[in-house]
Amino acid sequence: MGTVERREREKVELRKKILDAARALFVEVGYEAVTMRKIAQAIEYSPTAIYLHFRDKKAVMQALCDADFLKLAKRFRKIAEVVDPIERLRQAGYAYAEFALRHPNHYRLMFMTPHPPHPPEDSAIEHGNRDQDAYAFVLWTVEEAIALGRLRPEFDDAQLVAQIVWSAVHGWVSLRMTKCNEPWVDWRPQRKSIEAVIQVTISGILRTDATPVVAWTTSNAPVRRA
Amino acid sequence: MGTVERREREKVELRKKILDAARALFVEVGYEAVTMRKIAQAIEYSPTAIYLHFRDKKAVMQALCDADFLKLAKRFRKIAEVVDPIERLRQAGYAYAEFALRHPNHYRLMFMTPHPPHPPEDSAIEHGNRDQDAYAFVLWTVEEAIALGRLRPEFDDAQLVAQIVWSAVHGWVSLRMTKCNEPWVDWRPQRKSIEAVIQVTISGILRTDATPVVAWTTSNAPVRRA
DNA sequence: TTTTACACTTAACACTGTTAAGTATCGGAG
DNA sequence: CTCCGATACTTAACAGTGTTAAGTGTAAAA
Repeated sequence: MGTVERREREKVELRKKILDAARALFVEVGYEAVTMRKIAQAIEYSPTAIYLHFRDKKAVMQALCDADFLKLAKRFRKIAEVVDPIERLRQAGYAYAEFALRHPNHYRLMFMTPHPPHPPEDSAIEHGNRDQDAYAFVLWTVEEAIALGRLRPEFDDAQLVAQIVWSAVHGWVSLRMTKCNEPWVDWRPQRKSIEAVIQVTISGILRTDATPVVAWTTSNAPVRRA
Repeated sequence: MGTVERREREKVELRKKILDAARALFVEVGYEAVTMRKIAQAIEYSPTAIYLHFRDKKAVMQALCDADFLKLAKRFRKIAEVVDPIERLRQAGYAYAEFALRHPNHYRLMFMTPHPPHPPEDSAIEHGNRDQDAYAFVLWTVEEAIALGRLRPEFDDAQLVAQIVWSAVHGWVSLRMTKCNEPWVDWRPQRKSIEAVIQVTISGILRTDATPVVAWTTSNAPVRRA
């Protein structure tokens, strides 16, 4: 009889219900302000019911993060097709920043709160895999840029360069997120601002005698692999 | 009789005692993990005693932040004497990063956690004053660099450039702080790393035909005002 | 019909920041 | 010396948190 299958189906259904309710709450009020009791109330179960599906509060958030980060990864796979590593870097920067601003709570949890000796097996994201891990993607792209002689000769350390690029975009994103309502900083429009950040960083590492960076965004260069 | 003076003296003494104990705890285990009860236990008073000296837990941290940020401000005043705005920018970047890593909990509270419609009169830091507000300092320096024609012509918006520079250094600092123990990113030595970040950012905004950036750090240029 | 497995709830624990109400101390006034 | 009132502090509690041990009801299996 399919009773065990039905049970299983009901179980994943409730799990999904929890995740949906939790996502709505997290997005609305942020991680700290969401309580297990509120999630429970939203799905009309007791708070303890959640613990039958998730180890703890962090695990609920982790599950949401993973799901959304896989969407980012999907976009990265598209960007991976861009032939020119510099243009690829630029596009990855945009995608990353856009994702972060669309999912500020996830981003905050993953990149702005220090994790204790965090067991990595909890996360579905496979580090080092450039299709899933943003840092690995940048690292790979930088390595290619170095191999192609596109960077200034003093930047021969891919790890270092990747960290610089990541720092710039992450810095912009996180400042934007935490200090967006401060009256004493006159923020420029998002689009223009992140463009400038990426522009500055790329021209800071690029060989000065190379083709101007901007040119690669237009049609004078092969953009995607055949 | 000096009894009222003695009372007053005892009051500031206890206030100091609270701050000292709180600082030690905050530094050791971070803001979240410190409880009012633990601070109270450290000074051998009841938890409520703290509330006679500080409005709430945040106010205790705020007082510590202010005190330490004034030290950073002092260093900024020295750096303000550097004549060349580009070199000034570089030195401010180092000072900022060094400060952040020395006071990670303060930095986290001030630049990595979003403040609700925070009443600014609580803070002793005067925004817009370049001797106290790091952003104002950067803004002023960038304005001077623009006025002197040191930046690429497309970077004529001081706010935008200041935000770029701040993003880069803040990004480096905050990534370093939150992701320093991650096994999947091979961090380079701090000194070398922050140097590279500043180097890239500055050469990304600098006129390409200008004097090489590095030259200004050495003795071929007047460094301090007379 | 009884047993057993399972999903779920109730009630509680050990915390948190914060506060209302009570107490002890001590200088000054009568 | 006695009483008053201000001041500094403590006790006990509130309302909330994440989390868990123990109890309940249901439905399939024996």
